[in-house]
Amino acid sequence: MSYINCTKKIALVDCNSFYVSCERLFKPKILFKPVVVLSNNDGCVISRSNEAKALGIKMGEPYFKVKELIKKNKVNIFSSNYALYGDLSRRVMRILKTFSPNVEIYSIDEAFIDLSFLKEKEIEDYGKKIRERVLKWTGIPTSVGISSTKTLSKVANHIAKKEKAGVVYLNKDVDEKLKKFPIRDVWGVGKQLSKFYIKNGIDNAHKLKIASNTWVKKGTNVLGSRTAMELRGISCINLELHEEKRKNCCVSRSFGNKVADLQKLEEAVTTYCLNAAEKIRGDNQVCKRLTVFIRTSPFNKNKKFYSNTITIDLPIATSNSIEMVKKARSALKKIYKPGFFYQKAGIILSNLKDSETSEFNLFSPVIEKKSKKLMKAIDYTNMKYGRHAISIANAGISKRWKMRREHSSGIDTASFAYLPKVSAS
DNA sequence: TCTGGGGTCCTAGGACCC
DNA sequence: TCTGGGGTCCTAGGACCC
Repeated sequence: MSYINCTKKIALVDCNSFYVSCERLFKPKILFKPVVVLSNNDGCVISRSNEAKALGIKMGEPYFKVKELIKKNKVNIFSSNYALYGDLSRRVMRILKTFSPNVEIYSIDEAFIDLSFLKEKEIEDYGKKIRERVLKWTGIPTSVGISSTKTLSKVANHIAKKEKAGVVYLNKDVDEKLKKFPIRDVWGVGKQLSKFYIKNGIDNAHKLKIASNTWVKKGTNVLGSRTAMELRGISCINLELHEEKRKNCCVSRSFGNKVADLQKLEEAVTTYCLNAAEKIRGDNQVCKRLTVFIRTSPFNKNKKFYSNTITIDLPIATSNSIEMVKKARSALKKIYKPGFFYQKAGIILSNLKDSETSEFNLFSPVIEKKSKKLMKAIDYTNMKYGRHAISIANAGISKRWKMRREHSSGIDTASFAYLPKVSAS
């Protein structure tokens, strides 16, 4: 088989410091200032502007550890606002789809685009056009990496970001570039794999490229060898062009303050369960299995750690909030232990199926029909009048356990007043 | 005092079957 | 005393991603 005549061209478009860029849209004053966005509960730093990176603030670092540094350097802080980021993400993706019929939305801030239809000499300019259009129409800056496989386009994108080059087309001097590319930064090589590779003398991407395939496969797994193949320019990871429905649905949160009593945990688990049920109904799915988990903080060495999880198989696949909440609460009671200060709880719905194809409820078809109507009404009302306009009493009213968000910009792109102005010229 | 959340895939090992 | 062998399916846990 020849790979020469069917060389693919794949672009990876990645938004620069995406969450920070989203917040900046509404506060142009902070455009060249250091900015960070914090995770839920204002726990960790999850997005940094270049200026913040230059200060030495690391990705994923706990906020309290860099609080002083942030204060001293007047870094702008935001609590994360996923409604806003999701909305802007959809706008960016819509624009990317104007450049190729084959786009894989890989995450909230990046997409792979098949550009194989382009001629060699057109590629760099096309990449530039993509950046320009996204920036002009949304205000979000991006980096574009282009190469013959997904893994190589990831490398190209990485280089584009690092060199602030905008667009990098990786098609020549590939080996030289790979020699300078740390193994840890290769897509698919995480903490454990890079440890293993470095132990065996493979500390950059090029060394993995020239390693024996049987050795790689033996020492890792099929994914490891796929990565090595892709570095050689042999495409093994296809673009996923059709959005698959999710197979699991998890809703979990850390608490703003530690929670000790069962009732508050019940409120939290009920709320998460309602959210999760709404999510799968939105995808026309039902679940057959439900997992509840609770845990204390793994970081507090002075207090005893407790973590437990319980999984329940439902007799009939369902998306009925009320049924699910009942199960979740009785499950929680089985794993709850008094005397601990819980830091996090969550719910996982699994064995998800399309509601149409799922088995018919033989025992109570009438009730099932009725409950579907009820759920629809609830979802509609909540959509129209705001989340949890209708809830159930068990979810609690005061919600003192809920998370901290002290630095929220409060921007909601669903409200018209906040829409960014863009020039159409 | 304070450490995110939501996914996917792979593998080893157990249960079960003939 | 000697205690098969091969297959499938499922699950928990680990590794990875953003």
